[in-house]
Amino acid sequence: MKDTHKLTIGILAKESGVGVETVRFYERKGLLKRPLKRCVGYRQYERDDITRITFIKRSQVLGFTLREIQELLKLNSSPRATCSDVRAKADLKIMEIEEKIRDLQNMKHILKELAAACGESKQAVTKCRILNCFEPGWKC
Amino acid sequence: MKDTHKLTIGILAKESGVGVETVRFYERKGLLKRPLKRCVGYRQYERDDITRITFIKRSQVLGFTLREIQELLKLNSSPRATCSDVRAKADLKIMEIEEKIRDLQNMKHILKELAAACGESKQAVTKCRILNCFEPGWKC
DNA sequence: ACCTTGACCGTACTATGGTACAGACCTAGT
DNA sequence: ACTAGGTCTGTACCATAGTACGGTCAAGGT
Repeated sequence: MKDTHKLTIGILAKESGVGVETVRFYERKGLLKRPLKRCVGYRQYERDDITRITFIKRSQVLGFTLREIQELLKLNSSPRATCSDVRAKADLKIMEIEEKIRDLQNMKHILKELAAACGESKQAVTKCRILNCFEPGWKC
Repeated sequence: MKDTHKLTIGILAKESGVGVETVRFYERKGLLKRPLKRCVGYRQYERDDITRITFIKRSQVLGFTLREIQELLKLNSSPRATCSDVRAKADLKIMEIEEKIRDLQNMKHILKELAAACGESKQAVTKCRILNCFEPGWKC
């Protein structure tokens, strides 16, 4: 901690809102580089690694697996050799994301309808049609 | 199968794109009602159950757990007694969904930038800023 | 009559994403 | 110098979401 801009694993974990063990787990899974400075003995991190962990957690909430997140992170440090490959992967992810957004928007509109029906009257709630929100041809 | 508008578990599974075991698993978890007609011995389903399973699978892709999906499904058959409760739950889910949509849109814009940079030139790809897409204050 | 197919149940196994020790070692503050 | 607390490695355990398997039974076709 002499070097104040370096973070120990404990600080990193706390600042990122995960456990120390989780940081090591991500390291084992290859999601975080292994920053063991031999001369120190402890892992040393940068503030950038907080961003990385935050990215992982938020992406998980969006339904991406750790494997998929690893793919996304690899786009970040793309060697120029695989440019068209990177582009293809990005395009694929974009389509996936657009589908998720569409699905979420459908779901949201159904729930808004339900909430509105619920709020207006104290009568029986109109049957919620959430089940239908992914039906082909259904429109909000 | 004499009653053609009823589905056996095998048909339901195939039409929904899941395994027979998965259907029984969802039943055990309370996501699907238990439709065992004693006089038949077999589980009998309606086409509606296909919709239900489809809903479960799509929702999972959107990052909801089975427990959360169960909550969403409960909104569907809401007894009028708990109307304001239903409304509160719906409102909460709507906020969650809106956050997911925002995050996905950020991610998408970053990826589009990357794809564009990649496509225009055969030169080195500009470093992808995907990591920053959840940074506070970052705007697309 | 036989045999394939699909359903039943229960248990066990798998993969993913962590979490929790145990036992040793390091290091900063008093 | 001492000691509390943080870190190390490794292994074991946990919950979630299935998947597979073994053994049985019943209906339908040839």
